Amino acid sequence: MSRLATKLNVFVRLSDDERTCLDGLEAERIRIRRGGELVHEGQVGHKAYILQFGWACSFKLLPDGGRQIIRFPIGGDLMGLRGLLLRTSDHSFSALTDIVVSSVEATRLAGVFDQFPRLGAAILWAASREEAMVVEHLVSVGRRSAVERTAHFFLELSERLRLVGLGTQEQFKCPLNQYVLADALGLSAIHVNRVLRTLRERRFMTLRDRIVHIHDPDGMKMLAGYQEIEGRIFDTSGSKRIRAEAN
Amino acid sequence: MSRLATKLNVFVRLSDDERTCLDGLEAERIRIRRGGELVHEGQVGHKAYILQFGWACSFKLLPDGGRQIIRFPIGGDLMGLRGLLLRTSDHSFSALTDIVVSSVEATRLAGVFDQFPRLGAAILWAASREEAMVVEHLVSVGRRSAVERTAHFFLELSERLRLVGLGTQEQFKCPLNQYVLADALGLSAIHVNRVLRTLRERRFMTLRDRIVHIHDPDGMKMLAGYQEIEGRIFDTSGSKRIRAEAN
DNA sequence: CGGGAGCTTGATGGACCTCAATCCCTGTGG
DNA sequence: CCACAGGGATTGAGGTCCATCAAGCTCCCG
Repeated sequence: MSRLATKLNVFVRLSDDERTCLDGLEAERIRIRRGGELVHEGQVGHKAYILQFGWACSFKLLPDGGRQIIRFPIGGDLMGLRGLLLRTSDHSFSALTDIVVSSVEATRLAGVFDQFPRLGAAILWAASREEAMVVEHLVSVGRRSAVERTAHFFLELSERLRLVGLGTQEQFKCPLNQYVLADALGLSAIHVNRVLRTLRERRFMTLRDRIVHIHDPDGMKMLAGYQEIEGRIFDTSGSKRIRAEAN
Repeated sequence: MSRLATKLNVFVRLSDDERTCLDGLEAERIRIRRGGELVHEGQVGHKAYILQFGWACSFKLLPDGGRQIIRFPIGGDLMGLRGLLLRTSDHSFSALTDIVVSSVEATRLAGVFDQFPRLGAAILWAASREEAMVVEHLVSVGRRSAVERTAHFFLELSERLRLVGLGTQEQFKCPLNQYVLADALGLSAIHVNRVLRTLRERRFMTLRDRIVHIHDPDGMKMLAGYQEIEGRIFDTSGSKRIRAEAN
């Protein structure tokens, strides 16, 4: 089963037809070298991509040369769905390692929607999940301190990687350097360095030689106010109200 | 034609059947008082809402009592689509003014997807548009200074309101107080005050008595690095590369 | 051996936060 | 009519978090 099918299968049990349809989408494979760009802002390519192997990032550039990284797609993630629907991509994609992607053309995707409506819903679901992560990212950058934010980031990353079998909660490969992290976390690279140091000194986690070790997951979750992705998605245990003050 | 239909009609020319189907979705109307909550985080209601009149906000609360506002839905906007797909809502909705909403149940929406696949695509499109705004919001909070960020926020707001006929580029009603703005912009309310003062002193814009006057739209766009929504959505004029340095 | 990418540390300054106080306006109750 | 309270805006003083500048380090690779 293709990567995307595996992912969507969690949402709706796919029929054989639906599955082959998805497999067809991922047939063509392209290799891109580390540092290469798939899409850049403003490009009018009617294509989306499914990341098969490697790490990428999506980001926006600012007039002053600054950059904000939005997301780090990993295996099985969709890239550039929005660029497809909105005619013109509103952000760029770049390969952080050598990667393999399959490209999906707009027309074909539209065909899928017509033929298999349920796949449309499933893709919407996947997109929603990814939007939820962007929202969490926004919360981090807006309201968490640098240390909390960084801790939160690595916890989420660890869980995402674990879910696709690329690591455990305690340890995983992570090819992100401090400059890339800085652009993701809304910090300077220098401050990322200091933050990583305090996380190390406080025995929460270590990032060394492209490998993350999380020594104290529970402590870090406490520190970061982290809520599991699975909990965010499937929890039906009811509401734990905190307090909501409406102005 | 219903508000949602009007909105989606921009994306695909809707058939009469599709239109009546959408109108049906919006039949039931509920009034909610200023300060009321529609959904709160963790709630398991299988409902989404379409905002008909008034202002709302979606936000997430943090353990320390902080709050990050994600978005300010206005007339015609969908609210809580994600909560519907993901079983449990990952953020809260609250009414900033008295509002009128129509509620949409999960089952009915699923029915729409089956019956009118193209509507599924259209709703996906609308959701994408809104995600693009969240992304822009993330960029603001991560990489723009307080003044740029605030300017950007009001420019985007002005354009959104103009597109649904609730104001002009130069002037519009805006019931957001400085505390609410602070939680949206990731600043303290006090600093929002100072930022508004400098925007006033530099003759860019004024917020007084719930009314925003933008005195110098072009200057403000320059300041904020603002790119039009319509440009973000429909521009097919080609790419204006800036420069992309991949790490 | 030189160069480059990436990591590390120190010093300094600025952007923004926090605390505290004052003021204005509006609504409410006497 | 006034007194009062409460939401909101405004301003000042002081401190903190993080950015910026500058330098040196390690490692890898040519």
